[in-house]
This record gives sequence, structure tokens and C-alpha cells, in this order.
Amino acid sequence: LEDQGYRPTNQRRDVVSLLERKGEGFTVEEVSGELPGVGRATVYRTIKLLLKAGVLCKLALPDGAPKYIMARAEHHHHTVCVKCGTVGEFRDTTVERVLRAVGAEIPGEIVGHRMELYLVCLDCQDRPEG
Amino acid sequence: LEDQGYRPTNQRRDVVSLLERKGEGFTVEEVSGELPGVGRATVYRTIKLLLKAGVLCKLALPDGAPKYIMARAEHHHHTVCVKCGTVGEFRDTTVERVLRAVGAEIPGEIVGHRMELYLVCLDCQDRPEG
DNA sequence: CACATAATGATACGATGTATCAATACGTAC
DNA sequence: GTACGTATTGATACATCGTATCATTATGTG
Repeated sequence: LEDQGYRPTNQRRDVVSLLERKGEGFTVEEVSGELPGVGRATVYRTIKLLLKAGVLCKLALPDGAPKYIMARAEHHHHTVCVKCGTVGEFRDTTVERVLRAVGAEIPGEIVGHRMELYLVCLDCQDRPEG
Repeated sequence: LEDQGYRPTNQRRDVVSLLERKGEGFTVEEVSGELPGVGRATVYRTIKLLLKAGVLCKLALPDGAPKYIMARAEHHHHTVCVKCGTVGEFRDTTVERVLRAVGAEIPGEIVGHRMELYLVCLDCQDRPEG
């Protein structure tokens, strides 16, 4: 899972297995809080390694703490519920094609993009108060 | 400019006029540093008010400090040069139409989105070293 | 087992942003 | 113009997110 030049230590195994169990959307402090045996700095370091390895995605939310999720498909985008903060994924090749077309009209070489959809998820629609 | 229930104080005028002069992409600390006469907290408060009023856009960059830019058109997206950090804007209705189509396939009510393109701007292409 | 090196964890620090609260500026009514 | 209630300010402290430092520990290799 991460033997690409890095040592598989107990702490890294702990972090990765916790992330696999959470999977959805989590903050680093949250993870660190659930791993008392692992130092905060190590959690941040491990998260950063996983980011560089492409195993994790970082979601820069408009307001609060950045969230992270496990990356599944090759390329995808994320949905964030503005009420409960639940993170989802979707993939649509139309988006990619449009972005390539848009990029052709913009000076400079496109090297990447980021897109997030904000929505009110079905659960939050069911309970409007709260 | 901001008389929608708020008092036009000298400090707010200072902040707004500085932002108008900068316009492009700036961080709050940067603005605060150039306004010694205005307290840091006030700069943050004013920025937040302008955000809520829709006058400013917040750009959550993947790495460093969030940047802000004055909002011009009704709806638009931003480009960020990954080398020099310069921020630009673009508008393309195709993107909006595709997003509406995508939203129809996703459970939940779409309430907004965010998109950023990462590129290497022409200036940075001209000087590859550095 | 011994050794070189990578990784850890405690701590401190920096950056971003918010809460508190006394002091001050603003708008309004006179 | 003066007085007054209220919004705003600024200094400070604090919370959060993330990184740097560095002595200590664990890891892989011979």
C-alpha cells in the first residue's frame, strides 16, 4: 500500500487502517484524536505522504477545516453537503471534455483543476430543522 | 459600496480602497500589513463582510494561504498559476450547463459549486528556471 | 548482532482566523 | 452642536491547521 521507498512502520499502518475504516471525509485532527498512540506530527506526515502518493485527496472547503478522503477512481470530483459536511464523489467525463475546451481558450498551460459541488443531501432535506 | 446596514467607517473605507487598488489576488495578512492604521481583526471582519455581501471571492488554494479577489461578473471561475500564484478569471456558460446536467444525476439539491483551473501562465513559461 | 538511516514524538513555532471586552467613533435626536 | 445609544474598533488572548527542530527510537541490511 505504501512501500514505494518508505518504511512500513507500525504508526503508518495504524493511520492507514483507520483511514480505510473511515473512508469518507475526515480531518487530520479527527484522525489524530482517534489515535492516541500516534503523535500528531506523524499523522500529518503520513497524510502528506499519502497525498503525494495519490492515495488521498484534499478537499479545501470554503469555511472550516480541510477534509481528506481516500481516492478511488483515477479522476473524479467531490460533492459536499453544506449542512452536514458529508463528502461524496462523482465522475463525469463531460466535465473533463468541457474543461479541455475551456483550457484551449485560456493563455497558459493547464496542469490541473479542482471542482466541488455543494448540495443539500437527501438526509438533510428530510430534516429541514436542525 | 457597502451601505447595506453597515456603517461606512474610515477603516472600512481604507480596506475597500486598498482592495480596489490591488484587485487581483491577495491574502488578508498582506492587506493588513499594508494598512498599519487598521487593526488586524478589523481587516478580517471587513473581509468577511465583503465576502457575505458577494463583493469578494475566497480562493481556497490547495497549499498555502487563502487568497481573495474582487468579484466582477455575476458568476465566474478562477485560474491560478501554480508557479507564481497569479490569479485570473474566466467565464464559460458551457461549464454551467454541464454542471446542471451532472447535478440532475446526483442525489440532493445542488446549491453551488466551486471550480479552479491550475495552469502555468505565459510569463512563467517564458522563464522555465526559477 | 551492529550499524546507518529513516521515522517518531514532544515541543515550539508560524499562519490563519475568531472571541472577548474596554475604548472609541458613528448616526440620530434633540 | 451636544448628548446618547449602538455599532465598530483594536489589543490581546485563544483556537485551529500545519511545519521545523531535534533527541530518541525503530527499521532494514550486512
